[in-house]
Amino acid sequence: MSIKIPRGTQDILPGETEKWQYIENKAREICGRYQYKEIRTPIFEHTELFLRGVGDTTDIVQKEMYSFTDRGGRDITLRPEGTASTVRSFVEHKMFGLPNQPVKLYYMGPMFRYERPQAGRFRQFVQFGVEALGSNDPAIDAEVISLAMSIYKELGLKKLKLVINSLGDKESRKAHRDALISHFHPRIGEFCSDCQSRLEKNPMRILDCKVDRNHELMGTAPSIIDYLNDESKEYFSKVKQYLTNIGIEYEVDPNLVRGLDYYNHTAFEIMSSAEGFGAITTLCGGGRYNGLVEEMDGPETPGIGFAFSIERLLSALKAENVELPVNEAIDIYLVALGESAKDYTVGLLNKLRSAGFSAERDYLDRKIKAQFKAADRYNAKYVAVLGDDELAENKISLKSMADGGQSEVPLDTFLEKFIELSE
RNA sequence: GCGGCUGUGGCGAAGUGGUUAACGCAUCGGAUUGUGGCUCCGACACUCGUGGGUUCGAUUCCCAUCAGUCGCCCCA
Repeated sequence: MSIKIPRGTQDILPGETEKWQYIENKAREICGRYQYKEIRTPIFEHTELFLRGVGDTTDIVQKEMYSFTDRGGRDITLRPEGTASTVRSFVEHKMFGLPNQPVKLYYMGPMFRYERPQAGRFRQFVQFGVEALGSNDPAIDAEVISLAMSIYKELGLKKLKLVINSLGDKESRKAHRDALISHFHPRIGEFCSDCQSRLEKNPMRILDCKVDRNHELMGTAPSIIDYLNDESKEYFSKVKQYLTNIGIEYEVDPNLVRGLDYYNHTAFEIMSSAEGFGAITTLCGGGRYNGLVEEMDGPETPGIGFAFSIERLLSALKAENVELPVNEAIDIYLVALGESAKDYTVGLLNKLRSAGFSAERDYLDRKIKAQFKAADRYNAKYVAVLGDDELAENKISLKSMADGGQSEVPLDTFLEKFIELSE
């Protein structure tokens, strides 16, 4: 049997790659407006980076990493997300010392997680993400959220929902955690096994459980909102105020708990409410991670970021029937008949392309009818026909495929005429 | 890691335990000795996902496996 693509990966073929390029360009363009600069980090890192940066209680680390030992005996992991690498690089290159602060970075590239493939979930997928390091201003939280929303909106998505929450600072989280444990502990036996193990490791995640969502203790569980200290409350209300100021609608969901250990204060998700998008509705996830830089042996530095997958973005576009403006029409198709005409076409084609036109010809020795059909498939604006007749009279026939009009042009001035025509 | 559904030509999709595997689209050729989008005619499956089993015989039945797909967990 022939070799096939590894599970959970996909080839992106012509027809699709144009859409990817369009999205990538749009994301880059918007990052330019917001003054985020691209960072490119390796696709693999020392496993230790993710153990520390992502958190060893997370699903990502516990069961989803593509890890291996290299020939030098190093523990290596294909990156499952982008924040840890970005922070590593920030520390390693001492970006905390750069004159322009906060340091605003974006990245785009493949991530790897060993999971069972499903709608919107792959083993290799492409994330676009942003990190703003060095500012504790709630305005930067709003900026980051606004950046994500801008990309989606400018690509044409409409059915979006922004959900935000605050996980508070360390002190607030601790108080809330204690309250959760004493709330669930007496009756934890009534919950699923996952929740039972979550009780000690990360009780907040119990609130997120789909299995036990209707348990009576869920409704009465202490909400993080009630445990935010004054500082955290003030921070959260500023973020909300700024979002309102710039016209971004949001919904506060006290149960929104992001999966990665490093989050605090602002947490957010952008979801698609489009029909037929599937069970996974999250397009984009992000939040604040003050403390992560120190965890990576850097100086105390606040940070916030988000990441989204381009695969999910594409399926959201599909679910909303948004067609990206990818133009596939070519300028001219050369139809050649006979040996000497074909020979001449080689040079003419080259001249047209050098002049900046997208041009194509037949390479399969097809009949004239088939060549026209091909021109039609290429969505050619013009077809130039060169046969023995034309060659003998030193001219070429130029046909407009839109209206069918055809005229004859002297061969030696054809390029000039065509340039004129195209202006 | 667990569960449901699916796996036939480039694509979509019928079908039967028995030597020629429908059809549609696309492609190529012809009708129209040099002109597309319409029409008509013709051509187009040396692995019916892979391996094994049952059988005189399997694409069709059984098992396994791989893959896709959807869902659970979790996430982007």
